[in-house]
Amino acid sequence: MSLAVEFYARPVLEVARDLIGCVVEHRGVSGRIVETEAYHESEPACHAFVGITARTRTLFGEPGVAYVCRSYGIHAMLNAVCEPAGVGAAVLIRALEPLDGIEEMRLRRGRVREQDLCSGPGKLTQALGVELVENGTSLLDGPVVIYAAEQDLGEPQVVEGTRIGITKAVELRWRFCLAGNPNVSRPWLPGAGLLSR
DNA sequence: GTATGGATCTTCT
DNA sequence: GAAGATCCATACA
Repeated sequence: MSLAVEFYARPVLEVARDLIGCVVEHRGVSGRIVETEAYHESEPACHAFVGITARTRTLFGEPGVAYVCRSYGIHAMLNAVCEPAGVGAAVLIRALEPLDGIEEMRLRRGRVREQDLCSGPGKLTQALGVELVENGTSLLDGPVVIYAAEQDLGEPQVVEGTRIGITKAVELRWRFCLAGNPNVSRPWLPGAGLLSR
């Protein structure tokens, strides 16, 4: 079952936390989400902070839509648009644990350890084959789909920490990852607290 | 194992 | 014209 619109039309921090353990799939290649970050128009690290532009239009649109943007000229990054339409907010998918299509991921990513196939926002889009053309497509029935966690993991331990690779609002602890999972882009920072959901 | 710089492109000023 | 939510190869210790 793909996640419903109502799942995304909630406060972005809740969605970011609840997406941990869910599954992203693109053309038969899939992985379990083990790391996310929340972005909201109210803080300057978010692209939506500047308001609605040609680039950020997707962020202010319907929830449950993919926002794909390019970073440092090379890498694509996959976000899930959240909160009701008109609010600029999204969850950045930062890392996956490979599930299906691992051979295809290897072809795209080259010779790396399995746990490094999707251990970063640019890496996972490359492994899944997600590109800028997927920007604005639905995560419910589009080329990129997010499914609810197949099994109830029984309150997986989610670790909270500060976001990575940004220069503004660095103090916000809006990053979430699965405790102890080797596929995360980086282990959580010292002082990060544990969350239970 | 850690540190550094280059690649490369969309968007906004 | 510059900045940016990154990754990787290469150079050292």
